[in-house]
Amino acid sequence: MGERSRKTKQRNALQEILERSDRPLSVGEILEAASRRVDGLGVATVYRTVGALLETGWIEAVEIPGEPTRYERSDKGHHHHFQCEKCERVFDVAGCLENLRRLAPPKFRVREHAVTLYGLCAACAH
Amino acid sequence: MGERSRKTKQRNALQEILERSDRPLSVGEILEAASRRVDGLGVATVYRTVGALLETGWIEAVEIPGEPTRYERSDKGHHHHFQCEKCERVFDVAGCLENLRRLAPPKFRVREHAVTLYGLCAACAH
DNA sequence: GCGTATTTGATAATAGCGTATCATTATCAT
DNA sequence: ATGATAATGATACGCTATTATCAAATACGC
Repeated sequence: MGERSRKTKQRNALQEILERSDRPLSVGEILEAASRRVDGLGVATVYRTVGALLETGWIEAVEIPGEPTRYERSDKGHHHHFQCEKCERVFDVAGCLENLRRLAPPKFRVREHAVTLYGLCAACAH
Repeated sequence: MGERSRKTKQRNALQEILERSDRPLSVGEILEAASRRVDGLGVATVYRTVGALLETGWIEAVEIPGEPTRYERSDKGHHHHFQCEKCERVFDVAGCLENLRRLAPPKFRVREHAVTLYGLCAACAH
């Protein structure tokens, strides 16, 4: 009856890929990378595993308008993102101007903020 | 044969609502507001008109992850947005920390940026 | 190695937003 | 006023990202 979680090669692969990536990955990217290690890997498994890892807080969602959600390890501290307009990959950008919250109108209570830069990544800038 | 554009009450209404709003509006919000002036107004008309106004550059799209696109007059100058986590409305926030682009890694070419603040608006902060 | 509960993968189903279709209505030059 | 034609509104359709389903495969305590 127990509902114990099992160790599988697909979970290992997904976890390792997320652990090692230095940028947030979409389900598609994760699937592609992991398929090279686990043959016949299905999307459903990626969604399921990502969902589980989200729940434990081991990864976090990175949302960009009009784009599929990306996921990255949640031990990276406060930072923001950059999306390349050519290759569409999303990168981390370190740091943040903390006085952003001051932009809000008076009486507004700011809880968090998101900054996304757009342009060309080092590789695509050519 | 000409393809001349005609003046209709629904277009007038939509245009006036967008003109007068001090915050970006979604198609749903526009429809709701305009329905009070034009009886039986349909969604298709809102989408069509918004599309046309976008093309002329009279309005611009405001995108927030996981949210339907909002639209606002494009004569407002550079600014950013705030979304209330309770009422879900989106507001403009004036100003911007221009050195945001400096956050990007070296070799990255930044073309534009988006800042979104989240929290409670004045009305909802209670 | 066995047995069973968990996991997987193919695919059907859903959800939300936006576009296409088309018969009806309304605008506007004449 | 009239007629050609653009605009409207109801609704069917499409697209993408994600979730549900379920039979087959796998993990793992014994």
